[in-house]
Formats: sequence, structure tokens, C-alpha cells
Amino acid sequence: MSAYKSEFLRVLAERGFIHQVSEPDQLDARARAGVITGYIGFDCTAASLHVGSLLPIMMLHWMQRTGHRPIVLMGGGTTRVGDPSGKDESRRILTDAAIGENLRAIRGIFDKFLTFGDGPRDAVMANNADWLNSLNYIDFLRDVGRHFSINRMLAFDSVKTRLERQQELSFLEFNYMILQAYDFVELHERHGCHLQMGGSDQWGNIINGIELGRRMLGAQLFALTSPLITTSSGAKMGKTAAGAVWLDADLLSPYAYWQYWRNTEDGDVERFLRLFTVLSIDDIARLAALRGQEINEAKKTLASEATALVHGRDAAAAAETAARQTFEEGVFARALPSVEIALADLEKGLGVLAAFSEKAGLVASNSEARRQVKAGGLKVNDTTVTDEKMILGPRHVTQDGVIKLSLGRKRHMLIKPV
RNA sequence: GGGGGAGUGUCCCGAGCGGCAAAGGGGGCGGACUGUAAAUCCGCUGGCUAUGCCUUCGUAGGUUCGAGUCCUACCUCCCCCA
Repeated sequence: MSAYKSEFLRVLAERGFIHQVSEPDQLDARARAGVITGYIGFDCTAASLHVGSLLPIMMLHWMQRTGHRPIVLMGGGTTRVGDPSGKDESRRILTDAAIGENLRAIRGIFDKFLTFGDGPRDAVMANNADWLNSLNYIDFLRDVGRHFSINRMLAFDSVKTRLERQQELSFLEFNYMILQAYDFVELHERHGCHLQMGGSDQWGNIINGIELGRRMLGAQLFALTSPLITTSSGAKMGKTAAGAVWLDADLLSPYAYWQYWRNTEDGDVERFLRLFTVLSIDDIARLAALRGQEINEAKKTLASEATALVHGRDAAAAAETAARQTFEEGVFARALPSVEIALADLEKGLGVLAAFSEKAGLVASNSEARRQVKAGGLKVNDTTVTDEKMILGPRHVTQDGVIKLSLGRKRHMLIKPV
């Protein structure tokens, strides 16, 4: 790890955010001399960001924290094209309406990590649809296209792998890198942006932007990429039973989010504390020194800190309490995720299978519920379900006024009669 | 334009003499063991009002008692020739 002099690069480096930097010495000097403006692009292919996007968001956060100005670039325009990097197939083309909806849904998350405004260090939200949608094709070819060499573009990994594997690469996708490069130039002109950050897979795209900026404007631009984060057992981050680990509380409850981090593998705890919390390096070192069973304390801290960033302190504390009551004290935790059911329906009797699948959504179908009963994976009020024909009724409501359903040891739901 | 090959369980890869809800992996879920970890072992992995019924093998037809498997057309992809 080289010794950066600017706080910005030093913090990113010591926390493990840096994979590659272009001309690190010059960037370092600039960061020390004044405010740098840098951006990261986010595409709008889904209705919420997931933990995979958390790393870039944290980079922007630290950027602002260390005195610089972050730009969040929403890919309203580029999402219409689709990034071919790392994809073995063309992406589904989304409708403009869908992109617009996704974009609106995603924006909110950034408020939790960045301070937006008009001040010199306030974060800026940009959308490349603002300039890409109105491009004139011929003008664009003459002004921008002339700076791109097909020979060189063909050598880029994202293109090369597709060609080597003889997979279709549409002209549409082929243009993605040009548009992304152009974004950098546009942001430089509009906001004086000098730095583009992103995942390591974006290195080539970012360098294209730097090249284009040099040729079109004679500007000196910089690239900074973060490593690809996988768990120590090699899996990509952000996948669980229920699917992606969304940052939106409507798609994944704060409790489930907390649980995701609580279940971090031992070998990842320290790294994740540095990347996904804002605890000081000293605090992290202390937590990372814990061994054996004690490392669970570090995991709890990781979970609460990470949850607090996304969902707020209160939600994190509630999740922690619910987890402690559920796992350590074996009592009912009212803060577990819950669904309501009409009391009248409950009085009529509710089959266990339907309760787990249709009501609680813990399993995908009645058949799945049936299988779980066979495997001993379902519990009602902490008692294993042995009869798939069991009927839940008012008598199953505990003194806390709920029925607790569990799938395995870790996933719990409360049914509340109303 | 001509010749050849391929598309399989909506997570992925991949076997499949005309009797197939379809081998085997990976992944995932559950169980055991643990520390709500990893590793390991075991089970499960299309749906339903369930000893049966329904929907699945690129799409649409056809042959057959019966088709993923044979025939025809179409779509998509790949290879060779031009």
C-alpha cells in the first residue's frame, strides 16, 4: 500500500477500496491541494440497488467525508443501451418507462450516504439521459466517434471475450463504452469533474473516458477502481435465499438486512468492517483481533453498523434486539418481520402449508412447504411441524398476541391477527 | 447463397435406445455437527384441492397407443464452403 499524502486516498487505501489508480501521485497531489470532483455511475436495471452497489456508494461517502465533491451519475441514458462488460449475453432491453421508475426508486438511497446541495462540497445528482438522449448521431460521430479506434476497442476484454466465445455483441452494446467515455467528458465540462471511480471491471471504460477527455479538451482526468468483492469462500456478494440483498426496506426488511451481515463468514469480518462501516480503523482492529466464538461480537457490530447506514440507527437497534431475543434468549421478539391476518380468517382455521407459503412467504409453494415439513424445517411457535395437515387457529396465538413461524433456525416471521 | 451442428427441468452447466417429471454436477434450501461462521456428512430441489391430476425439453404442426427422443416448417445460435 503506497503512502498517500491526501486524506482522501489514504482513507480509501487503508480501508481496502483501491484496486487501481491512474497516475496516483498526481491525483494524490490534487486531492491535497483542493477539492476534487469525482463520480460513479449507477445503472437503472432494477428497482433498488443491492449490496453490490454499496461499495461504490461508500467510496462516494468517503470522498465527501474527506472534503471532496461526489457526483452520483444515474445511467438513465446508458441503461437504454446496456453494458456488455462481464455479461455473457445481451442484457434485456428495458423500456424507458421501466428505467424511469427504477431511477426514481433508486435515488432515495443516496440521501442516506451523501449530503446534496449547491455548495462547493455538496454532492450532485446527475442523469446522463440529460445529454445522451438528445445527441445528434452525425454530430456525435464527428465530435466523439472520431477519437475511438475500432482496432483498440476490439482489444478490450469486454468485447474480446464476447467475440472469442462467439457470442453476439450488438452494435448497440458496442457503443456503450463510447457513451460512458462521453459521460466523463460531459461531467468534466458541466461540473469540473476530474475523477471517475467504479469496480475493477470498469477500468477499461474509465480509461476510455480519460483518453477522450485528453483528446477533446486536453483535460487530465483520473481513474480509480475498487476490487471485486467476493466472500472468502468465493461467492459473489449479495445473494441469499430470498434473492438479492436489496437496500430498499420494502424489498428486504432491516431485520433481514441485519441478518445478512450477521452471517458474514469469519474470514470476511475485518474486510467488511472496513468497507461497509464507518468505524475507525482502530476500532476495527480491535474487533478483528477477536477469535473463535468471540468473533460473533464483531459480526454483531458489523451488522448493526452496516444496517444503521442504510436504515438508520433505530432500525439497526431494533434488528439487533430482535436477533438477540430470538437467538440468544429464545423469547418472542415483536420486532421480527410480520404479516397480518384477519382474526375471522384465523378463526376459520388456517392450514400450516398456506400459512408458510401464502401468508408468510417463507416458502415458495405449498409443495415446498410440504417438503420442508418432511425435512423437519418448519416450526410453529418453536415446535417442529410434523403434520402437514395441521390447522392453525386462535389457540396458536401466544400471549404476545402472535403466531411465530420459522423456516430453519434462522428465518422467522410473525403472524398477527387483527 | 450452399453444406453441417446445436437449442433440455425459467438459477447455471449438462446426459438423455420412442414409455420421462426426465441421469449427473454446481448453486440453493432443510437436517446433523457448531459459534446464527467455515469445513464435513445426510435429505430435498416443477405445480396442485395429491396413492391421482396438470404443466415442462427453441416455436408451430404431424407420425404413433405413447415423443425431449422420429418427420415437416419456422425462429435463434455456431461451424465449414462462397
